[in-house]
Amino acid sequence: MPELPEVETIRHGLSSKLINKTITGVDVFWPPTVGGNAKLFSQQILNQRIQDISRHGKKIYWQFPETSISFHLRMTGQLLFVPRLTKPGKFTRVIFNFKDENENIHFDDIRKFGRIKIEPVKNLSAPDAWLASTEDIYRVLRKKKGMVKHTLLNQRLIAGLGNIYVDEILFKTKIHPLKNLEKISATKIHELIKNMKAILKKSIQIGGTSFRNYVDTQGTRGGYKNWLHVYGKAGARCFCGGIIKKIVVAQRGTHFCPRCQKIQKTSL
DNA sequence: GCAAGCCTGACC
DNA sequence: GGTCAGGCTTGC
Repeated sequence: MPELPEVETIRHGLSSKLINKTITGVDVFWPPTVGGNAKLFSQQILNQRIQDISRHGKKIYWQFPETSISFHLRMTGQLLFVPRLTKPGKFTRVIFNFKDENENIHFDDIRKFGRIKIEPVKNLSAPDAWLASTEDIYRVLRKKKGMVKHTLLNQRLIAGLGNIYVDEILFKTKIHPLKNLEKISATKIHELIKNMKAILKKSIQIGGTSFRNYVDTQGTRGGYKNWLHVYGKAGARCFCGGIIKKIVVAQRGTHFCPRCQKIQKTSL
């Protein structure tokens, strides 16, 4: 499940080869991926030169002189460099060809949730969890009420975090996922943001988390799975001796240590 | 504000 | 063979 560090890893992989390359072919094998109209989509980006490749939250943008497209990988999307004559795989939804480039890009997506669309790069949307300043993120968190996990997952408030990193950030900060933001002190929120930045940094450095089928543009898995403390670890023992528990919060599996992450301060 | 729907592979 | 995984949108 690509979240910010995985998407950033992919963005970096694409940038290293595709800046200033011109799209010479687009093959769509599953039209819903590009909004339903394969011909229209292809026409709009054919012969366009990629000026820049950027990321906001979990989206990647290819910027052309006149327009831009966004990629959202959702659950199982992959952007892969493959040799030019490689045939589409069972899950290949779109193939891009480039001028003076001996590799194509395959957009593979097992579950067909991923989307590619013509849209401008958004500047006014939520602060990106990695690129935004601590102050900007603090401002968002301070004025929200309700469950902290719910807020951290809301892409319209803070962009880029998903289920894995939210669970890890809350564990590191020792905050219960159901805790109401109103009841978290300013100091603690700052600590949360510090941990958010540190966890994202570490994960970006080692290529993200491959929990199920995430791979980068070269098909390589990320190393952060070895650094997870609670995600996917229900029943395992925490450093403190407690047992990692799994509950459902905001319709998502939520992992935490009941001993480290308490809702209320206790004197016990 | 919660549930369903989109999807299919992995797992029990 | 049934259930689960979940980012995001849509609908009740």
